[in-house]
Amino acid sequence: MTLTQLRYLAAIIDAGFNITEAASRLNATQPGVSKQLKQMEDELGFQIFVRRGKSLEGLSPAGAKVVERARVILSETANIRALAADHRNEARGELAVATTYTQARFVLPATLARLRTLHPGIDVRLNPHSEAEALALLGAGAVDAAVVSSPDRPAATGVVAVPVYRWSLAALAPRRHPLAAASRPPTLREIAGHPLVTYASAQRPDSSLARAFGAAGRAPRLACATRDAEVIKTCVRAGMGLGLLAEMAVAEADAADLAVLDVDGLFPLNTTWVVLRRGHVLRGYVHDWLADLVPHVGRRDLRAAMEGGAEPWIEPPHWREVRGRFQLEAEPRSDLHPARNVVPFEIAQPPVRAAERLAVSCG
Amino acid sequence: MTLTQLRYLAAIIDAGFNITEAASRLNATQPGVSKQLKQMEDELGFQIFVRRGKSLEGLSPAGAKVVERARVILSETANIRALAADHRNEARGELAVATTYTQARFVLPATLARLRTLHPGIDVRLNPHSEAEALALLGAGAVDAAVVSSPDRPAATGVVAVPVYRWSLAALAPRRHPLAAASRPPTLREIAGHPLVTYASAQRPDSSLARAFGAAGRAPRLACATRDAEVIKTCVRAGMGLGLLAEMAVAEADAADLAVLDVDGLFPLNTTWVVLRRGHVLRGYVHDWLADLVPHVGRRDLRAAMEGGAEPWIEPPHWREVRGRFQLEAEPRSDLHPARNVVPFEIAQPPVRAAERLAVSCG
DNA sequence: GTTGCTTACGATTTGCGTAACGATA
DNA sequence: TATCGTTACGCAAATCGTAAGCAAC
Repeated sequence: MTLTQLRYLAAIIDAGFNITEAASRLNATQPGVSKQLKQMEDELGFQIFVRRGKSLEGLSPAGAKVVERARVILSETANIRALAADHRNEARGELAVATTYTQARFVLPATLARLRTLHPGIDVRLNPHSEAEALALLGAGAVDAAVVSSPDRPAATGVVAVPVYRWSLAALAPRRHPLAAASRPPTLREIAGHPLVTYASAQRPDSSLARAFGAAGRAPRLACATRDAEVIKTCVRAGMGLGLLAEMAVAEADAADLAVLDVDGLFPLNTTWVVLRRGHVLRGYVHDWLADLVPHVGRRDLRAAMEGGAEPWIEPPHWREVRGRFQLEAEPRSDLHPARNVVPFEIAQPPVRAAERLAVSCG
Repeated sequence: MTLTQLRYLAAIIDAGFNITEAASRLNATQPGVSKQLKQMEDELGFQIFVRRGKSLEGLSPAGAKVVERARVILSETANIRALAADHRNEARGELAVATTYTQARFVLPATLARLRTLHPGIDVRLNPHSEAEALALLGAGAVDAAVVSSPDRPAATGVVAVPVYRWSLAALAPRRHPLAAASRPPTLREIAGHPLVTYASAQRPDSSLARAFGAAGRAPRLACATRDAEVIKTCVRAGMGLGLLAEMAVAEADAADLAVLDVDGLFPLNTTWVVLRRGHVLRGYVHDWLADLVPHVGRRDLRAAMEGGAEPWIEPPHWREVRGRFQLEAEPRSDLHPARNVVPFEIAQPPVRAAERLAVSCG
């Protein structure tokens, strides 16, 4: 058994059980990969893959167990290499972040730009995905961090989730929209009475928008649903309806021709998390980036959480409904952090709201 | 970086930073090992070892981190090999157990003999050590299991401790000893009034013997202290004093010329644990052995505990002093098993006392 | 016919052992 | 001088690429 064989094994699976594709990704030849696989199977004494004819169909039950271990090994070799690169102050490197469109477009560029100023040798890969895809990429070890938004801590195993900031939806309307002309902020019921333009993910029952309207007993009509905030703005300008989008996506320029309605407190806050793989060694520049992104979490605490065997320990702030308005609880719920597992969330310097943060990030 | 290099690296450390010694253990030549180490250090870009002249003195700080990862990798390769050997029904194998003299001599042979009847191809290595040494060997991955005794769960990280049985001390006296002639069982105070022959470990303040006499406000005189139960018996026969030794070490034949005093309840019970390395894959025959040794723990539960990331979950039975006598609590203490971490100890079929167990084991 | 895995063969590289060398105490 | 690690060299084995073969769709 060699590390090469294990690398090839993982590559074959990641290439969808296609040896030819795996070989090309590995910069190796197809017969070479094939032979190494055969050697490994001979040594182990059973087939790792289920075959149909000569093609690979999937993993055998025993093979799946082997692969599980192999991935740990490969992850640790990557860790050793990262440790080494850091120790010799290697200036070159890569930071791969999987995130959503909104973060990639409106939030992360500023902080990643600062990272590149500090470490010019670092190449940043920033790819937008759905939240689930981003977490899957993180789990597979394809990226160093995932930045996702959800009201609760992302449900994934073997990861550390760190809250970055909280944000809410903002409402954009054409200037001559009835709600824009009103003298007071709109209510949820009033908003639900107009066609809406918002994210496609709002159709999911656990989205903050669905929760808010659900609590108010209203089911609004979505005139247009998309993943792209710019498309939402364009549709609003075209008069398709009232736009509901992440407050981070609203720029000064938008206020020039659109009305920004006051919907503060109407919708539950979301939290944006940076999710890291526990046990995955991050290069020093990644820690520098994180120190910029989540200054409210100490570097030492973060390293401890990454290495520790305990449950993820950074407790999310929780929102709840109080008298028809959604509020953040001032303190983390005590039943969620038994003393042995959880270091209480640092609230001396809490995660800031997106609006405040953006002022810092983009200024 | 290759698996060979990592294996060599670990071997060098295990050989006390002596490349020559490591090479001989690895069945390799010294220049070969030396060269692989050099290659690895060249690839990483820094020295793993601190040198004095040419000799290795110890690990560099960065080297220590590398080794930590390397050990995980080596452990996982061993796991893959174990999985494979099991999957192809490999009949040959080895079971290495580190334990104490008493267990190795009086308790484990019966169950290990049954294992060998079931799996004749298995070689058993059974070496007596101190409790600390046994746990150290387990932690280093040198043995599959450690069998140790202590009133509380062994304090070690990354292990699963399973209670096997509870036992107490027995008292042996020459037939004409004053306490042997008494018509009623002796008290602690009476025992403390005579010279004792017992284990050297009884001198430690946390030993069950020291605790019992401490609670009674007595400090007995040890006429002879040894690790070997047979030596204790011989000293008792020689009239050196009253023998206190593990009840498992008392055989029928001893009752022929020595008096076995009734000391039931005078000394706190010890629990014998089988300690396993979490994440370490055990061959099927080891599970068979464990099923025989700890029939009160389900095979599936054990496998889950070995793989799971949670804290060791098998709660020890606790003893406490009640009205001058030591008793077992009927139930595990509720404050010790928060629901998320601990599967309650199965008391439908509780661990039996040593005396009962021996009847089964040796019969 | 196209896709995809296996086998065969030869060039290159790598690993490993023997032997000589060097440094330390 | 003995111990221990490094360097040098040569043989044997493994690796990898090219090319041919073969099965499935």
